[in-house]
Amino acid sequence: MSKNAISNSVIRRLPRYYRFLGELEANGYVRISSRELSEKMGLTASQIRQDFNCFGEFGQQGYGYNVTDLRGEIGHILGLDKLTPMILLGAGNLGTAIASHIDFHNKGFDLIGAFDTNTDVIGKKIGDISVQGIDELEHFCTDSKPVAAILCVPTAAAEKMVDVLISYGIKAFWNFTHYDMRAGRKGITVENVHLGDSLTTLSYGLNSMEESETENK
Amino acid sequence: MSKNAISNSVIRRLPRYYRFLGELEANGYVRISSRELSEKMGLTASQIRQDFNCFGEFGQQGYGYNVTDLRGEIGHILGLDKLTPMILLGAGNLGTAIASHIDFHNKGFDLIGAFDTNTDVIGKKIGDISVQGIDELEHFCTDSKPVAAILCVPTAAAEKMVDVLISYGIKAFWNFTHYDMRAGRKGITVENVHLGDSLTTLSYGLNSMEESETENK
DNA sequence: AACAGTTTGTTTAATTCTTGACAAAGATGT
DNA sequence: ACATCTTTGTCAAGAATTAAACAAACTGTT
Repeated sequence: MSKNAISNSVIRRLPRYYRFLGELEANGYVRISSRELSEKMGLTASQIRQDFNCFGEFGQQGYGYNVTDLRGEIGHILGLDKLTPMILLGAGNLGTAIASHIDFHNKGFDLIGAFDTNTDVIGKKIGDISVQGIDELEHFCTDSKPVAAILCVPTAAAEKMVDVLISYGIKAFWNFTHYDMRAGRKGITVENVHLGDSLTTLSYGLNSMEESETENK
Repeated sequence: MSKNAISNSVIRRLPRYYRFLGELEANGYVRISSRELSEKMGLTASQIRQDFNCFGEFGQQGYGYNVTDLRGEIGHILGLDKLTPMILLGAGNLGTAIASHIDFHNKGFDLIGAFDTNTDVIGKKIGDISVQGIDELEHFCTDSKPVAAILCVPTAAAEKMVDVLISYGIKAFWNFTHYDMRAGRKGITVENVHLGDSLTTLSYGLNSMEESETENK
């Protein structure tokens, strides 16, 4: 690799940097120092400088960082300056909500199709795409070559589907099922959402707080 | 505190342990060793033993861990053996989908109310609760004392709402807005979901893979 | 009941991540 | 043009996390 591999911890912070820089830009900020950004984001200035430095020297001493330039650089690193074609598998409650709620174009994706087995939802419109039957999936993939997929199907269905999808050319999975998907294969990338785990973590937070309050009384 | 504080890294793994143990139990496993669990979960056995040991000695040498007991212990640590009353703020696409998709009772919560400002959705049924107008919120909180809230309202509304909700007795926030909420105040716990950041991370994964493939060719 | 085989809990070592420190570079004001 | 102030990039120290190693405890079998 041309650069030292970027650590996972840094990568997980990048989308948040990008988001904050977008807000700063929208609020008319032209420049920002690591110290000022650190205060807004609740990080140390040192960490911010070190994070940015993984990818090159974006700042200027005595001045700070140009907000628009820096945002552009991070956007580029995140692959947000292209649109990867994406499909939705499972157009139930959750799938539909995700598809209509997310601003795909600003996250580097273009939602071009949606599929389901349930005849009740086939034909339904989500934004400007309409839900197709699962038997049209192969033909659609051959034609339109989607590279990413959102998994909003039942867990068991997801497990069975993954291999097929990979054979159709899907390389990136945004997985909302309970199936704990691991990238495993080379050239495949996975982002597990696990909303249930997130809510469970909230339960822990609430619970541990209460305990420590009782103890501290 | 009675125990050394549990590190964040451990806490973030607990829900996943709980989930895997549930699957093992459902598949008839009575006992499991750290080695076997490590293979299933893609962790090291050492890490698993160390994680479990933060909370006490749950295993038995030469035998391993009793699946049901261990799951129960972790469930207790996570606060899953009680039901915290919870409300939904914002019953649009996403809010409705979350509310109907999540198995609240198995995550330690009980969804008892839903609120929105939009007259189009007021009165709509989500499972067995019906959406109420936001002006009924205060009265409802006084009466029913919810402790947790799901934020599925627009970002700007969320920022304004938080203080009010805290004054109504809400202590835990499951936040789906773009507002980057920090617990800040004592006795308040927050879980930010940030679906957008998750999708952005997927974009990075896809992008960085492609680059390294090109370089390695 | 004795022995071989497992597996935990725990200690120690290695690695990774975060923070603090500071020289060098440039900005700003006089 | 000069001096002062700011702020980066980077290095090194410190903290936290993960992995390896191993004695002690228990299982299961003969």
